Amino acid sequence: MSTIQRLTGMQDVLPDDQRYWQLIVATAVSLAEQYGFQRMDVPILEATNLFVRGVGTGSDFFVQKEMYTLDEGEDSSITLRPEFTAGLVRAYIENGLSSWSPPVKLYTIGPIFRRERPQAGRLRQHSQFDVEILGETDPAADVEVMLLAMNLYRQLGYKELTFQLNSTGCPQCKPLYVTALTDFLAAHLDKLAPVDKERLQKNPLRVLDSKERGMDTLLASAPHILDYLCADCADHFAELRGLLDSLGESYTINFRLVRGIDYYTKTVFEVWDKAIGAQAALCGGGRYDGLAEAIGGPSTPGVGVGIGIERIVLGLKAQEQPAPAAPPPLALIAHFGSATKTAAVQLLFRLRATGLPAQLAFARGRRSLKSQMREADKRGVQYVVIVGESELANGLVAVRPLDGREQALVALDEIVTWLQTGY
RNA sequence: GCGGGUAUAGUGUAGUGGUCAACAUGUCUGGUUGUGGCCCAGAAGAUCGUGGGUUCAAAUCCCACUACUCGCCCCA
Repeated sequence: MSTIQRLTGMQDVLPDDQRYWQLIVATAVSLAEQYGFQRMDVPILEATNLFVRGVGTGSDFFVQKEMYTLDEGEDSSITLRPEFTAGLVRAYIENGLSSWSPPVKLYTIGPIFRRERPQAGRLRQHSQFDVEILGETDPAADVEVMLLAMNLYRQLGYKELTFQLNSTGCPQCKPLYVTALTDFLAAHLDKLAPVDKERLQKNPLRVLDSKERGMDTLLASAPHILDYLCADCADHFAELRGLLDSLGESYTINFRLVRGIDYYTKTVFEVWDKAIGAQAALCGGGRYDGLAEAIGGPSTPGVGVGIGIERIVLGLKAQEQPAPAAPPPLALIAHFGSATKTAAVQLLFRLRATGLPAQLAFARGRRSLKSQMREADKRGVQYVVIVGESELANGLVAVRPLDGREQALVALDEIVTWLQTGY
């Protein structure tokens, strides 16, 4: 019989890696709370229509059929969330958070599902730390979200990251740019690869993303979106840049930065780490002032970022940053099988009740003390509490420190304070 | 969806036609009667991914499948 194994693109996070995860999540949560964000969790499953209307059928999630969608009869199609923002905005509307005094600052952490071909840094299930500010158009809100991401990376020890910034305009000005870009590309149709010709038809902005040969030189002379922004978008972008400059934050204006989700307006950005392989994007985000309306709610501006946790783990490993070690248990209780087991187990829970991290050396039958001592060494404990028959008869246990100090006989009544103080 | 690579004990590897498949590490047990780390000794653990083919003989050659992995596309 063949053994059942992990599904393609799925990952088990083993105890060693959990150390990284705990560090990342703890850092992210404390930063978010410090910045005034509140946690809100939303379901992993949502109505498919949420993503149809929110993320848009022009997105790769739909075009490349990347979503895990389950059809449950005629009226019911449900989808494993491929991103966080749509669900959070849905919950914001549904629970009436739009009546809260804006801005509403939310964060969440959880799994995201996309049916792609897995490779280094790309999984079909990955986790994101996601941050959103709803109800606010101020570019300072954009800055908050960006710096939360950047400062998270900094606190985790990252030094060299590239911060890519662009504006994608709004429904007023974006179409003008799309027309200009289309005209430009149409004039150079002979230089376009088949893939890009197809993109030109479906979603001209996508051509900017092209990695086809020769496109770099051609696109260098293509029209820039920043020249086509309407007054509002241009002001917003200028103010955003001014704020970033005033904070001494460096960033690269990348007019070819296009995001795969339809809802973005104005600000778009990504942070890249070249050390983790081909999948360099550590996080991506932007402004989505039309999303709430698109999914049937009141017009609500918003800005947010999705931060990939697995890629941070990859980055920390690439930088050879060791994961913080788990604190070892203070004491291991050794005993000699059934004769002393009851006393050993009672002692175990008495120690735990006082908050001491104690472990029991399991022993069916009479397990040698040597092997229990070896176990203690492997677990890295400071003390071995030896529950022996003769001592027990006198209400005593032996406590052996593993750092070379001498072994002591301690009364059962005093063992807690002994372990707490070390004598 | 399209390409490349890989598949041998828990883990990491060696082994390119020929006795009971090797090494490291990990695990377990011992090294005098109830005391760790180092060291020493021993043990357990692999139908060599699956199925087929070639051959007297296959982990080794061929084919298919599957899985994993890396890359393209795109993204976190």
